[in-house]
Amino acid sequence: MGRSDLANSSCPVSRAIERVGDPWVLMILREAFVGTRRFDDFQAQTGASPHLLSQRLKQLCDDGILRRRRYCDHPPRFEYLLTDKGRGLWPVIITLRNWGQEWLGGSSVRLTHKGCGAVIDPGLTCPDCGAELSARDVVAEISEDFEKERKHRKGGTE
Amino acid sequence: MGRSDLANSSCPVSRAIERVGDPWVLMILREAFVGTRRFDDFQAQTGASPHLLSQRLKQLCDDGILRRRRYCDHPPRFEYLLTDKGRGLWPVIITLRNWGQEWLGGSSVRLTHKGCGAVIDPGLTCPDCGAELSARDVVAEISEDFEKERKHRKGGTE
DNA sequence: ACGCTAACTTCAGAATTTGAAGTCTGTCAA
DNA sequence: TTGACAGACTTCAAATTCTGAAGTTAGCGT
Repeated sequence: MGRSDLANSSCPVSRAIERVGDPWVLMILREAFVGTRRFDDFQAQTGASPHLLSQRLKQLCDDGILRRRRYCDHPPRFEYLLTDKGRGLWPVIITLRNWGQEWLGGSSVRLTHKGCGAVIDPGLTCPDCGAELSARDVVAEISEDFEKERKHRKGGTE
Repeated sequence: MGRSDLANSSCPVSRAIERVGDPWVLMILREAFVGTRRFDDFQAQTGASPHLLSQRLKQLCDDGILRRRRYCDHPPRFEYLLTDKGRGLWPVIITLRNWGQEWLGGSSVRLTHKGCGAVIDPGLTCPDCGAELSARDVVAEISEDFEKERKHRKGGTE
């Protein structure tokens, strides 16, 4: 396959991974959800070198996940804000948190639901019947295109 | 910070990213959830070079996310299976799927809940009141350690 | 004019990845 | 018993990417 083809894969997971499946991107997103907006703050909190950081921020803006906004004209100053598309990645960060907390120990991040005030540990649930979901409770049926892509690779000439 | 320190960060998200925040690891996990077990199949479906794949599989086994099992003595044959810890990453893959499907278009993966038979698109919900959750509905309160780690970096000498 | 902040860019050396080829163990068919 | 084949890797050189330090640009404040 080759990593650069992931973006055009028939699998939505692959397509997502191509955009955000990178440790630096994920760290940047974590920061963004905590309210970080400025270049130097991203740098300090993620530990990315400025070179790397500017590449990733550019890429995230190109992908429509962040938006670069000039918040001061003189001197020129910029900030990076999550778009709706970017905000849509919140569940990914939260599920990473859940897993990190459950399986890796160490200190934690406490989540409180504004709506009801409860301290929560949100998991995936069935929107139809409300049951908590895990890998074993769900059957995934992949698209025809994706099926073809996979078969092709089994004995393929690629 | 430096990427290799992420594993010891006070942030559960960082700790998780250190283990699974890599495109190849995520692709391998996607495959594992679809039932792939053998080296060559992982290779064909993820497109990773054998070198890279063997590194990542080793790392995933070391981290207790996969388990290498000999399924045939003569000739020696091995398979890679998800552990409980690995299965715990299912929500991460699913939330990536959700986002990929919602924001990147292309073909899809249909999920059916075995319990109630419904075709679903599972999201995060509050386990207390059942409401669907998004970034804006939840307040994150980080641990003291994590708070310290962040302050330290603001003006720090690091 | 000097120091300082924010937001970057540049660069060289180090590390990682890619892609192709090769290895090892053993099975099976002729 | 030779040859073809499968599974699970390893090796290697060339290309790419990352790290860490240093430098740049624009403009404010004193």
